[in-house]
Amino acid sequence: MVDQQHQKQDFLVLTAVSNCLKRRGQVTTTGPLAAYTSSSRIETVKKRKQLDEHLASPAVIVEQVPHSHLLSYSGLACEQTHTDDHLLTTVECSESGDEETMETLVAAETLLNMDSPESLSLDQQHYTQLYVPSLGDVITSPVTHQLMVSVEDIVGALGQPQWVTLQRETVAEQPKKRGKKSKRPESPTPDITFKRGKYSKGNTLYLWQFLIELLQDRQACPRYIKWTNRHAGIFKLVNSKAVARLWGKHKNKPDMNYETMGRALRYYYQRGILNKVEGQRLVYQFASLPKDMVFISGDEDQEDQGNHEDGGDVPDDPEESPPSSDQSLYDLASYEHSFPPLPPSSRPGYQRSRQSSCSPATAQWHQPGPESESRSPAQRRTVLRPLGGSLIQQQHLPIVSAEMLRTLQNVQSLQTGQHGSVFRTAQLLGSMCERQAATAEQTTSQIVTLQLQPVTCPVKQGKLEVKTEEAPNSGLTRE
DNA sequence: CGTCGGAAGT
DNA sequence: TACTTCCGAC
Repeated sequence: MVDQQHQKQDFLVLTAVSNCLKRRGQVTTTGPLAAYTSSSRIETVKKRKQLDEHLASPAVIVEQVPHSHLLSYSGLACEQTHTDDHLLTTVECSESGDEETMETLVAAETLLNMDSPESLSLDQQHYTQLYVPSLGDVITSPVTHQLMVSVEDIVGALGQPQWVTLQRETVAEQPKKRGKKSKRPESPTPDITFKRGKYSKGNTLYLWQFLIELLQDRQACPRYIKWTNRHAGIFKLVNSKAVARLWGKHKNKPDMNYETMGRALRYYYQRGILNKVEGQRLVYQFASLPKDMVFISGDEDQEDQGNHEDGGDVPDDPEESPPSSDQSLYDLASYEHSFPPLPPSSRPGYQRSRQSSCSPATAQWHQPGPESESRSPAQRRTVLRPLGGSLIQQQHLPIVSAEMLRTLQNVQSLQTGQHGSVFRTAQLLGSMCERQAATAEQTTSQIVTLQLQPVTCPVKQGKLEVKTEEAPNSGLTRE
């Protein structure tokens, strides 16, 4: 399905959007770019490779402009960043008529409109398919096609994804490994395609990704799930019930409960994705995490590992108590869509080798430990920063969004051969991002214009206009 | 109530 | 494939 053919046309770009940058409260992390890129690897053992592939990529909307040219990203939509607004409204469909386009739009709309508590963006069911523009990004031209691209390439190009392997917490090293797994995932479709049909399916995050997202979401993080020792990748399901509920929502399994979700979690032990922190209830440890994970400030308890629970620390959620249907999640409501997905089916082409090692354990997180890399890090892609919407409402930083970058990069990756300029552009944007991030605050409004050089086929020539402006924080209120 | 895996189902 | 469901056991 990929429309490579189209590539030839004038090209265009897409827009994307995101807020990644927006959130400031978070800490760590490099720039937006990094964040995204990073999403790529995890050291997990065993199957990492598969995961890699899985990384699905977020879909990007590529538009073709009739006259080629550029796209401008304007900040306009910003104002409405509100929750539901239809930022997307700005997008017009041309007659391209692709269903996909429509779907995308619909999905986007849906996403944007979700306001209900549940809308938790984690449900990114859609996210894979589209980007919702957030503050400052706007899609200017008619959307013609959508593509799903994997970020991997990009990552590779930029080179950065990094996953940190963590050390197993404490004890137990059961070697369970089974090594059986040598199989490869089939890689069905090359990534560019996108599933049509329903947009809502197919893009789910894996449970581990979902948890990572939750851990980066202020709405969920300390409340339902929190780091107990982020450096070690240890987290606690503070409100297991709520987390399970969210997961169920995400998977569209209304009957999901911790028992069930827990089984899935346990399967992760074998796969080397998670370890159980023994002795502490509801506490698990990621074998590895993306290096640029964003940690929400405030979460993280103390570290200590072994013991005590919190006495009063974390109150169990109030929200949960009430039987009211599914309300509890409302808080999480808006995640954005930004995460990178790993859709099960779409994956890039290559496959990895497989190692079956299971031992997850050995690694270290961030620290450059001496032997840290002894094992091959797996590369998986994950997701990163979810936040968006609600969380960030206020500070929007840059406008060059990571998505934009990604998109560009993706575009580049699509075409083999000629991507030079695009790539360059991407790099440029990357720098911009960094810069913006750095200055984010101060920047009031500025517009950057980039010119894409004509790339051979795909990209013809485009001009990007990026406008950065401080978003009006006006309406975003969330809480 | 949480945790653990096997087994079967999706 | 990645869980989801169910389950007996601790």
